[in-house]
Amino acid sequence: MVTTAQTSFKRPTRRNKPAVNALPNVSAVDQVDTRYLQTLLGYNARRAALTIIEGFLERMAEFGLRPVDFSVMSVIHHNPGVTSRQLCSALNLLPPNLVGLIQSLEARGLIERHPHPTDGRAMGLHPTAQGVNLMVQAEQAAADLEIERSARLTAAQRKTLLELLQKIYL
Amino acid sequence: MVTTAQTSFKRPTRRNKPAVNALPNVSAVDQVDTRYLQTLLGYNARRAALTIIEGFLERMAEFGLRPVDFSVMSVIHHNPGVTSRQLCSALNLLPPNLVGLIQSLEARGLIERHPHPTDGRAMGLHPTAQGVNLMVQAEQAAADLEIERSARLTAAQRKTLLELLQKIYL
DNA sequence: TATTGTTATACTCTATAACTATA
DNA sequence: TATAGTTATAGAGTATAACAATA
Repeated sequence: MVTTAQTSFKRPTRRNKPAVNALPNVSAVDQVDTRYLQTLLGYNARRAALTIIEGFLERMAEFGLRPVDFSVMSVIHHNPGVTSRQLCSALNLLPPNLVGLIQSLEARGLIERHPHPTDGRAMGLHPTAQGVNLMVQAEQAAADLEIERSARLTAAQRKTLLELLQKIYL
Repeated sequence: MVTTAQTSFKRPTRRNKPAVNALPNVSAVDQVDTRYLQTLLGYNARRAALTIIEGFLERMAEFGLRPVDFSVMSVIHHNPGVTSRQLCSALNLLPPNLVGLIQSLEARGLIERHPHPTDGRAMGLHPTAQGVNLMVQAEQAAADLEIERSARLTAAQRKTLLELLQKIYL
């Protein structure tokens, strides 16, 4: 017989597949080469975003704000009276996923919903004094985190990075 | 009492809070201002990543590869014999979430699992000829997509963007 | 004792269809 | 008829704990 001592795992018949990859079954990898993936914008943008958000989660825990909460509160903070629909468009969220979030922020006393002045279907979202106070602190913390996170970038590089990223999604 | 006629919605007692935001209940927003969020790396990186991945999903559907499948197959393609543990470290994945993915790729005949030459606990992951063929096509499609997606960037800008993103997460 | 791969499972996030009230 | 907000729900993605086999 051709085959020799085998484990319970299927071992490829090395002699019958000499073509492309010689010895595919015994090679090992000491250091993983990810250089190809590093040439792709999507891979790098995703890895960078997840790294930044990881730190953001920790820092914003004291304010009880996830990234999406922070984004929504920030837009309401800077756009009092904005509607849910406008929030969805601006932040690329889906309406059903915003409902519970808004209810939660309202229950925490961070925002209030008032009838829209001209559209009876819509509700204007307004930050409360407590919400404004929270966001002033949270946005300061976010600014501090930005500086830490981009410690390996110069101010000019950081500005360039923001501009280039916006060219991608705006 | 201080409070006056109220609707069923809690209306702020305007007379008692003349301080910061006058008339918070009747203002409307015509255009949403997201300039503050646009100063944050995390926000921009996440928005850019999601935009790129959206196009990636469509383009890779013909190969049956989600982004994570593509990443895993690409690393196996360029690192035959890599282990699951190495994949997790390189791509920041969790072992339990890789199991089903690997099984799926193996069931599709794109990879084969062979005993590791030196570590009896580990399994070396190798691309099959079919897997190599698929990834040659998929990586070409990804390269094409890169060019389209970065149409608004010069080649130098694209290179700069990759380098700056890697400074964030590497 | 530590690590690889695995199972089970829970939790979060995201997406779709359908309904109401109003424009 | 179209839109804003909502409900219910399904699906995908991500997380932790615990186990067997091996280092």
